[in-house]
Amino acid sequence: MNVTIYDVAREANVSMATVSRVVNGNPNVKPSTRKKVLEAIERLGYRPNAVARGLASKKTTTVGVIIPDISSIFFAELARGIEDVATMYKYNIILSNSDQNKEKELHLLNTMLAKQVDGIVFMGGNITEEHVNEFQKSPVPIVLAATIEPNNTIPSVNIDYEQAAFDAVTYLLEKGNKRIAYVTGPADDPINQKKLAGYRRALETRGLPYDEALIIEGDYSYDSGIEAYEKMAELAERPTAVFAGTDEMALGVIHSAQDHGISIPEQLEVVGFDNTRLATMVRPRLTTVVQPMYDIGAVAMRLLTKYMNKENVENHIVVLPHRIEYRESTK
Amino acid sequence: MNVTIYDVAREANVSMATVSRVVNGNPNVKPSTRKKVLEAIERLGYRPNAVARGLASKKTTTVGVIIPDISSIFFAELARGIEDVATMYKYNIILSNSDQNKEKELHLLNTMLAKQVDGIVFMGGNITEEHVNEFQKSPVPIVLAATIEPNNTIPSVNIDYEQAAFDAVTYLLEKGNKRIAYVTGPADDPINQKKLAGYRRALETRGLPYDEALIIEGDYSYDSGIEAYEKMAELAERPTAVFAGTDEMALGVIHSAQDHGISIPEQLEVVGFDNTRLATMVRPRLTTVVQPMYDIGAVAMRLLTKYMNKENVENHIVVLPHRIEYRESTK
DNA sequence: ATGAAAGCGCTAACAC
DNA sequence: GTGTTAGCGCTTTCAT
Repeated sequence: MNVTIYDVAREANVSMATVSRVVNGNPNVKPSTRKKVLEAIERLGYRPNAVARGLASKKTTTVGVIIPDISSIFFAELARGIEDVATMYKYNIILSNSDQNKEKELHLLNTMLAKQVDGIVFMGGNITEEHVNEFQKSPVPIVLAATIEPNNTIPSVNIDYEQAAFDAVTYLLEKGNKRIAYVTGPADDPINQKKLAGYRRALETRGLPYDEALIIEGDYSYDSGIEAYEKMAELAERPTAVFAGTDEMALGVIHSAQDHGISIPEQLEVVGFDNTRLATMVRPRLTTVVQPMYDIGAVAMRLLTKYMNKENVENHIVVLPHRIEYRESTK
Repeated sequence: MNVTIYDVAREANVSMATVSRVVNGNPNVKPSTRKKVLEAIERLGYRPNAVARGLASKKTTTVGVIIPDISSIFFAELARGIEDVATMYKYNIILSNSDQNKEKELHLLNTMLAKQVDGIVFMGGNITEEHVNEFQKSPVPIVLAATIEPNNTIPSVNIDYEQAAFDAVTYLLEKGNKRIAYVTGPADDPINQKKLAGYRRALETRGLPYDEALIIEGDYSYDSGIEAYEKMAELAERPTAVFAGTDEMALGVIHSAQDHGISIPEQLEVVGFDNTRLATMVRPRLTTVVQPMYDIGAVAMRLLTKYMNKENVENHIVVLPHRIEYRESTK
């Protein structure tokens, strides 16, 4: 049997209530009795049972984190931001992978609510109406991180993907490129749709035609970047530049192009997206759109703490700034 | 107020015990009453409170995971293995970053025990006596993953780092290399000491001298790999091969060498360690020692479930096999 | 400043 | 097969 608050109370000759007060830092305790209690705690090696506390207080100081895949360099960085801020506010994190699978996502949501988390940070791909329904039914606050919900009814933290893509493509356009390929992630992810919209707008702004042959869909992986270049190489009119939806795909494109004897950036300029650590681990180093993953996670968690404290929040939809980091994969 | 087991009992005209039985799949319930209860649950939207359950049953179906840094490509992969197996056995995971900081590690251990986790997977660097003491005091089982405790008193899952390093260096030796640099991670991590021992044994076996100038300490990062090569380049007698303690440092070495006009593998052969996804994201692709990160995590978690179930475990120290993946960074 | 006592929502004997 | 009844270890009024 473990030592309980009751044991401490007896050892210190006070009531459980008093022990509870000193443990919780309640100031209404005479210093001398506080000392007595602290000594008893020390002597007995008492460690408060957070589960009992959670049941009584209806707060667990635990938040749920639903993430597509923690082994992804992108999400891992987000998770770090979330965890750091959680720690800062004395929360722990229950972390689960969803693989962007809707059933898993909804199941995890329920599991976490059953575990009485005080709030949830959700990262996913396609947010359906069913998702939104469940989110709204939740008894605890939920915030989306790097995840878009089209109607903006759920608090979220993102960058402006459309504008970011626009900026990246415009940069390539300014360098004189007329045929720019877009290597995108899965088309069903709203984020990729936004990026595509930005790509199109950039072309339109310059009065250039939109050519579907230049849109190549990958799955975010390095290998799909490799394949993407293979497809480009077969085009009658080859692109002179490519905008990739993620750094990893951009690396695949670069290496595949180099394997074909193409020199970067002379014959092909490449811009990535995210500015993961990969971006500086290639030669030439990758010009890329900076998406502040860590910050998105950190801000999302910070926002969640405000909801959990029932603080007033002015802006439920936060959009963080992005920028382009210029390196040697572009001229 | 949320709906409780008591509400369901009333709604279904049964006792709480019966509701508890159907919720927990106890077979001692007449099918007709089971149905009645299930309907009541459905009607009321009842969701069992895991905290109350945890308090009553003394089991939380939650395990703690203490990890140095989830944003590291290496540990993130381990974490995925842990989480997948945890999910398989219906456990959730409380995940926290320690940054290999002893105080944080010990603090997290206590926090998790306070939260009544059913077990803990610990990943860290230097395991001190104090660590071992705390581990042994723990009321719940603990297993180490990719983490060495010199006396093997705590259950753990690893590969044979000494032998793996030996194999890698021997391979380089067999190719005729006489001067092989070793780019190591921090020397205070026992794992790096094991690798160093393997490096030395390989040299000794061939009767080659051990030259301290060839041991270059990095911090696991790409940049430290870059710097490591800079140092090598200044050596009077330059190495013809390098064995790097991690893939990321190996990439740094390769790129730095290439930036100096050295061609890989003709003028410098490079072997990495871990076989992270980075290994195939360089040109030339990296020959590396395969450390099965995912499996280490998965096996560690599996082992933990056995301890949690009080099953008999024959082997508390598990050593997974390693091998070398041959690619183009070696001749 | 301190204590008494009633829960929090559930499980687990034990009885019937 | 089902119900009764203690707890599990803590927080939180409410008194004093």
